[in-house]
Amino acid sequence: MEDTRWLSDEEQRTWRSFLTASRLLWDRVERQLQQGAGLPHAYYEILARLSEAPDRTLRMSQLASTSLSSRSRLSHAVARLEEAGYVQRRPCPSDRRGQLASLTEAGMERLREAAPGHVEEVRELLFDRLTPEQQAALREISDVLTAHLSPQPLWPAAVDSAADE
Amino acid sequence: MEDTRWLSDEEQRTWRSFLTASRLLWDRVERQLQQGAGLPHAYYEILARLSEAPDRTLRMSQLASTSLSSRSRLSHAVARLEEAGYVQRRPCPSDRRGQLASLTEAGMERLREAAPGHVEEVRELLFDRLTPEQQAALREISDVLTAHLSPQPLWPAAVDSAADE
DNA sequence: TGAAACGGGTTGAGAGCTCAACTATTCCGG
DNA sequence: CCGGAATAGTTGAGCTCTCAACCCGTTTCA
Repeated sequence: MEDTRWLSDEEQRTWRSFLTASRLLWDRVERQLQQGAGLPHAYYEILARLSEAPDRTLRMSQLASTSLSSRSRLSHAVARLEEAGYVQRRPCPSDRRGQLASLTEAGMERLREAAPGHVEEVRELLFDRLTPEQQAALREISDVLTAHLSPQPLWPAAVDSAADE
Repeated sequence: MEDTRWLSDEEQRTWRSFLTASRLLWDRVERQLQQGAGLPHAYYEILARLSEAPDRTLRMSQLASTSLSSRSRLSHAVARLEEAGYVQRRPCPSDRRGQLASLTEAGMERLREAAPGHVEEVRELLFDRLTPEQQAALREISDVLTAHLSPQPLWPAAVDSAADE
């Protein structure tokens, strides 16, 4: 319990810098979506994941994991999105405990409207600032970190590319 | 508004990976602090910045910018921290609009208790996973991003996002 | 078959955050 | 000096998120 492995000065600076960058970046992305599309990023992500799913439909638990959400959070969020008419829930036929969530046409439309502004923001704040080498490095670093952080592979596509390290 | 510069597949994967890693990392850090010390990271950061300041005292606006917080958020947070006895506020003598926030001895103690667990978590989740080269790369990337995200070293009211585009 | 354990999902309370509105002070031009 | 703009900080409403408790269906195993 004793003998904390404190951070060196260099590590501190790295941590602070990372913290600052990711927090500021996050805030900007969040604000852009909120003001430009009236959606929190968490909601945007739910719509986006559904839009990519076969039949635009997913089990709640699947949706939770692909959208990096707790079950509880997802439940609240989907309730809101359903009120707004963007998502529809129905019981899962094969497992009566389950629920299927589907993106409605209105939800798809909302997503289409929101996407350009969001993508533009991400491009400006992230990709326009980094060299190709830095982008590759960031990708590798993120993959390494994710591998240890996530209990399972979260998003099905692109898992195959995380071979080496 | 037309001609959105969509992300390439490669860019998408990078963005998703970064998003995933930083979100998961963030959640873990937040949860560790909340459960291990009963403090949200935002509060921890406020205490930490105060502890480093001369006299353990800062103007509210200074504290807001160094702790990456909006004025409003800081105001709420400091109100809570003051109730808890960790921070004390008093009017600023040189500017009667201002407030000075100081870390109390109890607050310092709380920070001392919270720090080891927090640092350990950061080390395990971040530094233990990355090679020295990756750490250096992450630092550089973060610096580049931060430089563009915050107009100056760190200023509070400079949140107007209408700059580019 | 029945009881416990597990898994899927929801709910409500409590807490923090954002946004906009507001007070009070200071700065600045005329 | 006066009046308007800018600055410092607070407040409250509304919303999202977390946590723990809960319900119901499914699986396990004796």
